[in-house]
Amino acid sequence: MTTIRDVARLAGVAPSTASLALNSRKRVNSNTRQKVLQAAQALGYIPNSLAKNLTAQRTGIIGLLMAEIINPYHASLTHFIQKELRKRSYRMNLGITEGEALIEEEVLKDFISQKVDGVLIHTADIINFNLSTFYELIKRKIPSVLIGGGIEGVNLPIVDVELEKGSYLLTRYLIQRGYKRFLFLSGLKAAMTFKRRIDGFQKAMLENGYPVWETDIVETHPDIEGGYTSALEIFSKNHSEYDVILCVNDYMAFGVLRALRELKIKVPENIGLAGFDDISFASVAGVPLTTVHIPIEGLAVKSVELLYQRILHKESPEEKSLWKETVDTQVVVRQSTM
Amino acid sequence: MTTIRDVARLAGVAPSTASLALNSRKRVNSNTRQKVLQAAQALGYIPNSLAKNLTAQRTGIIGLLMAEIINPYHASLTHFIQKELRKRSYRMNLGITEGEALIEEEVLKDFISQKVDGVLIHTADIINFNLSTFYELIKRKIPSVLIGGGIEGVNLPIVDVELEKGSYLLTRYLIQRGYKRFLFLSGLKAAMTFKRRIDGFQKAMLENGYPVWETDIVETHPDIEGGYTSALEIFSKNHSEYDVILCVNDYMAFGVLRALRELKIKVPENIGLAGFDDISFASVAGVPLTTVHIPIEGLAVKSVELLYQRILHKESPEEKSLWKETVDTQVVVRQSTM
DNA sequence: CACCTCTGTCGAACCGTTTTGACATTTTTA
DNA sequence: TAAAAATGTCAAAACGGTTCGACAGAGGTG
Repeated sequence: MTTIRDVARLAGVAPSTASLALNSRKRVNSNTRQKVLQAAQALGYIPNSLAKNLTAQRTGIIGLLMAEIINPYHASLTHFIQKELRKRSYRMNLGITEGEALIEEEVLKDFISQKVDGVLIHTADIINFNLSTFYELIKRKIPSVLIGGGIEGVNLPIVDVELEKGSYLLTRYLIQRGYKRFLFLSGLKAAMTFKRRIDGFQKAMLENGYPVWETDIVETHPDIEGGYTSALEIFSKNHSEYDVILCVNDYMAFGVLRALRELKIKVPENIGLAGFDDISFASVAGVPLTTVHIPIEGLAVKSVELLYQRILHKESPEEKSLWKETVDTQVVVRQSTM
Repeated sequence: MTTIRDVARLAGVAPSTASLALNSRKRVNSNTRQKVLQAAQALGYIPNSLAKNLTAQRTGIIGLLMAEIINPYHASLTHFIQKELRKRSYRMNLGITEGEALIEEEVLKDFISQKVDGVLIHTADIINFNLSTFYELIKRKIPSVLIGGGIEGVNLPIVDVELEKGSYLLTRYLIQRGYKRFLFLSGLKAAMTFKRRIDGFQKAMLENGYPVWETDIVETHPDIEGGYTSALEIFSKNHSEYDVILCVNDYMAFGVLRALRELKIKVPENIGLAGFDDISFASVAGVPLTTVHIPIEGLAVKSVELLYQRILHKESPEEKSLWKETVDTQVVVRQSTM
């Protein structure tokens, strides 16, 4: 539409001068600057970022790769990341991958092709994932940070969440609390984020001499629907002997809660229930949910900060010791296991 | 990094030929094409979208302006919109505005500057909003669609949600149900989306000879925290006489639910509670929530479809009758008002 | 007054792609 | 076999900005 040449023409100067006047405080007569600004105003000039970024070799955009967005944990994380990015005047380009490897690759390629200044990755991280696109990020020295979990074989800065530990501590608490028969409702076991939770769970169980049967760890969709249908199936049929359920995330726990209510199984009287993430709904649930708290805002802040540092020192690879941060998880005991 | 010139050089052809080989099925010797593709593969060539889009005059990106993302209603809507866009091979650029007018303007300007192919707007729409940026969209003929509510004075295609009607029907039901003293917990009254809910509420009240006092419509933050603190304040102090609470959205209702539980006020025995939106948590709440269902996926589908049509017929302004779609709301009665 | 140094402006080149029209070569047609 | 048509390749221009070096004129210095 209206380009900087139009502005220049109206102001009676050369395009290069107009550019100077609009962008830099460099030597340009204040009179001239006024004319240019007025012309720009009059024409409603909005510069073309594509052209601008093409020459500038920087876009001011950060790509955020999120496995999903419906789960409030992810929504919340996205929210805080956006907030932090805004503070540093970065814009966000969000790619939601639905945990699908193909989309994931596509999104990353897209980030590269769009010349984002940095990438934040909160992936579903299926094991045996095709890693080539990640290598592409490294090869091109695009500042990138993994959030909430590393990826085997990918050497990128990371802000990790202590998932195993959280799961371990939660399980230990539940054991101490006196529960005997555990059901662990998981998402895809091949997804690292769930596997780590399982690991913590198993470690605590074994340490305390509890058996872990293969059938006690059930794989289903890690959402309300998945929790609901699985719980319904398990607890209507076998008149199950479980006395506590661990859900791999809170979101799913809500579905379980519903199923149990429909089956007239009372929480916590008849059965205990615990989740993971401590989403905002956990504390306001009908039966407030025992869960593992993840400091989401802190995670967002650290991730953006780390990415920012990587962008600043793009060329000078600082010591790797600065490449890993960890945020702590914490068991929050509420009514659902009391 | 590696440009199409590098690819061309390696393949032993001109850049223009390389471009042809990579993008078009036009007349180019299959031998040559092979060479080019191999060269591209070998170099790990990823084209620069900035340059590409600059010449193509199209980006394949849709800007989505969302008032917020934490509320599951918004997260869910974002999810489905993303899904629909992907079907049509569009990418999404998400701007979250926190309901702040300044950010809203900034985000829209950014969309324009980045040359998005279209814009979807789910704004907070504060009354007396600065509309100039919206006019900018219209002036530049950027295909745009408003979602979930119009903006006074802005003439853009819209997929509307029948908020008044939903609120009206819900209120009528509650009146029939026998409730007498209504408390309406609202977000910012100046926000159109809430005002319309209030309107429906008041209409039903007046029609049935119920009084509506100014003090019965309380303005607070439309989130869990807001619902919690407001309810706590209102119901601990005055030993209130309200026998039903309407919340302007479900998200907030969860906070109210918590406050009531802490105050040992039982739902629905001592007081009724209703929300709006029918977020996925509503049906699985401790006390399943009576609410007004919004068909989110349908809303997303229609919005993207409408936008798509606008993009296709960018130049031929079809009859305005096609410019407005409406999705219906529906009262869902659950335990919280039984 | 001759010289130097700023100051302010401009034209040209560049960023990495696509597109267009010209051109050389090969194939088809009459 | 000459003319026409089709095929394949390329150089150059364009997209809309920014940056760089050149340069003219003003002001300052010895």
